[in-house]
Amino acid sequence: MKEKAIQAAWEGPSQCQHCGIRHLVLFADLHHDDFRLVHEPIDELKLQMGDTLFRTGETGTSVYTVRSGLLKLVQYLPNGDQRIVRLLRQGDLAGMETLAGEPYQHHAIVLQSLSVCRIPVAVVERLGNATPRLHRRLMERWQQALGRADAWLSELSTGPARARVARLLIRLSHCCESDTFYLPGREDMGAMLGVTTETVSRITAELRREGLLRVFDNNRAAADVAALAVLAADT
Amino acid sequence: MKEKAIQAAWEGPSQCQHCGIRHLVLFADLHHDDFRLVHEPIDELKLQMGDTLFRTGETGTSVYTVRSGLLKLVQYLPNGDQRIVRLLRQGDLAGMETLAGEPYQHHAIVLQSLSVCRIPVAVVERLGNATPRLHRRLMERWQQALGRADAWLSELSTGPARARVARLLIRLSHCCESDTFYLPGREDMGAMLGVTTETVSRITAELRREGLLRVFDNNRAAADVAALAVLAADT
DNA sequence: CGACCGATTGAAGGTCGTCAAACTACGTGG
DNA sequence: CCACGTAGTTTGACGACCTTCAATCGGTCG
Repeated sequence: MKEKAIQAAWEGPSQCQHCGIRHLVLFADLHHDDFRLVHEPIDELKLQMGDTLFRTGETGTSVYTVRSGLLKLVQYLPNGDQRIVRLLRQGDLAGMETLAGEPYQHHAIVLQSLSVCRIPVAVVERLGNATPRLHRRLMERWQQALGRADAWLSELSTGPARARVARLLIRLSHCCESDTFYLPGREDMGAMLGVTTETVSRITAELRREGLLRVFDNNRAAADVAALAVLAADT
Repeated sequence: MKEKAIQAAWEGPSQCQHCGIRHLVLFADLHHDDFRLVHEPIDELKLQMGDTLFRTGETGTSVYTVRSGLLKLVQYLPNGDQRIVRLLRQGDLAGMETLAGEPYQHHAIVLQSLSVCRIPVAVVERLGNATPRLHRRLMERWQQALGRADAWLSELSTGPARARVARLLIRLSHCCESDTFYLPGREDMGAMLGVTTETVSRITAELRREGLLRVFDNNRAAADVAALAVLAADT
């Protein structure tokens, strides 16, 4: 359980069958027999804030299921600065592009200490050949990612900065079952919204003064979602 | 061959086997035997500018392969105005979400007179069960769509308006093999870039005066791509 | 304690959105 | 054939918003 440790799923297939979040993940509806086809080890990795899971252009052989924590997918522009195109949390799949035979299309960087299962592409392919159920799950995942990408564009990259920040905060607050949620650094928020750090800082500070947002020490915050929804509706 | 006519693929499977653009489409590497599994008719539809292929929220039973023409995928925001999240052209697949069992997530509206093949979901599923090759193609399609969505975000929704317009024009000019390319209406360009019609109009007019863009009558234009690339690099 | 990193705030200037008007192209009807 | 209405584009003026550059503040870590 130490930080940074890489722990193999020693018990092989059984590990996945008894996974605590299996209902959320790719293998949700596989049968007992299916797991016999998992020959390669499925390792569990733990990474901490700032670590990189994979980089743009790397050719991987694995896809990753997020067990806990938060991951940002970053794309770099020709001019050098970056844009965060998606956030991945529990149950999400990172690095799906390897399943399509492509190199990773983003940098995947840890925002909150992360626990992932590394699933070799070979396992997915073997299971996929055996059961159509996995393909169905995969399509759902892909569609989900696509839907989120589109929503990210239309919600977080459209309209005045205040509305964007409001929409981001609402989104973040819904991510977590707790009454507080993870509040990214201003620079990351800027990279998500397509605005500068200063603008984000000004707006969050403003919201705080207006009582719509309360910020705590460990990067966590609470928000008045109802009031933010009004701002979010602005153009 | 009349406009608006809906033509069935009377010859069934053979139609697809001898498709002129088969190397581009979903069925690219199916074998002769595979086509015996296509029981439902695959119709060819022709729509003209402004027509709607499907609408947000409709539950479809088909996916569409674009044979020719241009299609925009539009998402509406709570406040009412719209954002174009993708353009589909020859070889692209529209309405993939139905394969994942979801209703359509966008309005699909014709920009240039369109010819599509309507493929029932049942056909894809039956073929998919029979051959893993189709699943591979499908994953590639999905990944392609996802990659484009991300690029759309980071290229067309980031930086000053001049740079966005420049990037859009470069993109459009690469779409077509001809020396001229399709230039959308200013409102559509605005919806792609997340800026107002007026801003787009000002910038295109400006580029025209600077000689970087020449506009012809039938919504077509030619551009100085090299010069635009300089502008595109701006933040 | 001092260095450093991130957040915050200020001032100035540029970009872009808004409102409004003029212009063009096109199709309709007189 | 021309007048006219409509829809889309262009242009202008003005103001709000956002970026840029710079300084300050607060906290952490060496």
